[in-house]
Amino acid sequence: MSRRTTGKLDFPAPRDDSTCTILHVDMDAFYASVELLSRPMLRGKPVIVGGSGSRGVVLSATYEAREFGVRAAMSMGRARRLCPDAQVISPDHRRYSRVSAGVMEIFSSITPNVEPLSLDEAFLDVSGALRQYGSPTQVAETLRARVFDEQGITCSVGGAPNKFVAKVASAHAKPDGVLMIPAESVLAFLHPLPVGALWGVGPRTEEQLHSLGVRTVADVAHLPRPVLRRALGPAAGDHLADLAWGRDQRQVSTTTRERSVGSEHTFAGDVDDDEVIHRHLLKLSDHVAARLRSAGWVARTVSIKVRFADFTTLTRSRTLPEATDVGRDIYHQAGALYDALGLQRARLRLVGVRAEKLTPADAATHQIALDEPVAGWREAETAVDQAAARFGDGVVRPASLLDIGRSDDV
DNA sequence: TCTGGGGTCCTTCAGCTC
DNA sequence: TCTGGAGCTGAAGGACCC
Repeated sequence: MSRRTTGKLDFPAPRDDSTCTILHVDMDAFYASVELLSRPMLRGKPVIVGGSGSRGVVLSATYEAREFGVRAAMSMGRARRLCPDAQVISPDHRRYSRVSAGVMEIFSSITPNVEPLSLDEAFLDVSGALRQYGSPTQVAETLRARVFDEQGITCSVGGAPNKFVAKVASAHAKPDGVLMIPAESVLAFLHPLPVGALWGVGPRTEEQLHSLGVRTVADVAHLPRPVLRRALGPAAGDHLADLAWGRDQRQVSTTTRERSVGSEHTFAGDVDDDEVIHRHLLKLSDHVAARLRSAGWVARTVSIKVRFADFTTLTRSRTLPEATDVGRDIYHQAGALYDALGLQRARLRLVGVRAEKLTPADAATHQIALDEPVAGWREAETAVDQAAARFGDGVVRPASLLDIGRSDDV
């Protein structure tokens, strides 16, 4: 495997990288790379990791598959058409979590200032690690070598004075490379890039900016700020203007707090049966509640999401008088919110349940009702958690969900 | 082209209180 | 007592990210 020590040839390695103390590390084709660890015979071949169902999407693809135009988030049907010879593998999230934990441990051994963004990427503030490891480039090479030696996968590293530029740099270092953008080179690096390179510019905003004649980051930088604020709103306008000048004040944060926990399900075929939908709401509510209990949170707001066959989406939410981590409570609200929609056998492709306004369970107050049983749903569900931890998920479930494994539509 | 599942953040609007 | 405006909060929806 080739190990490049500099970034793209069109942006040469800097002589002085001392200002590049923020690193963004991104695993190369992470899920696919992990799958190849146990399937070495597939190395060098197009491999797609993604859902096998009729409505699945691509989670990750090897660079050989990407040469055919396969991209993450593309529908599996389209990916198969573009690359009919690709090997398709169903995702194994537990395995990815294990490898990810090993990678994050390597990062933490180099600096305590690690901010994981997802399973396969993280920001590192290495300003305190330079004395031991040398320059930021040397830190980057040390961690890349260790990830490869200890986990068997490659990663790319971007280094810069701030998070945004480091992230853009790592994308340009891919695959298996390093790109450092010191402070004096930030504008020369950013300004020729298309507006879509800016954090927060997706397809909609890109279209909006194009309509203003704005195509590159330099165009954004030179657009009067009031124009940008009017077009995109004050928050997004200011945000983009700052990024376009390479300004990003966000620190690498080792403590990120979750704001919501949710679960959703896309049916294999559209569903118009209220009973089936209610059973899914119950299953999703139980799943969300189990995750709340496992993380030690309780939630005050329950929201549901309903997506129709034509892809239009509704959300409804309700705030409870008291926070909960009990599946029955969440389902009670989710079911009521769904019923209140008054859908007359509308065809749905997705339902989801989300718990919001989280607070630590041990800090939550609980008003005991006069008629409250000594041992209620919470105790029953905690017992289910313990059984699941010992014998596996789904070993105990509501009678109404007993046939859940046999059919997608419950 | 035909769109998963997990999230966050922002904007808009309505209702409420002062 | 009525009314308009400011400020706050909750709900809903949209856009975005990985």
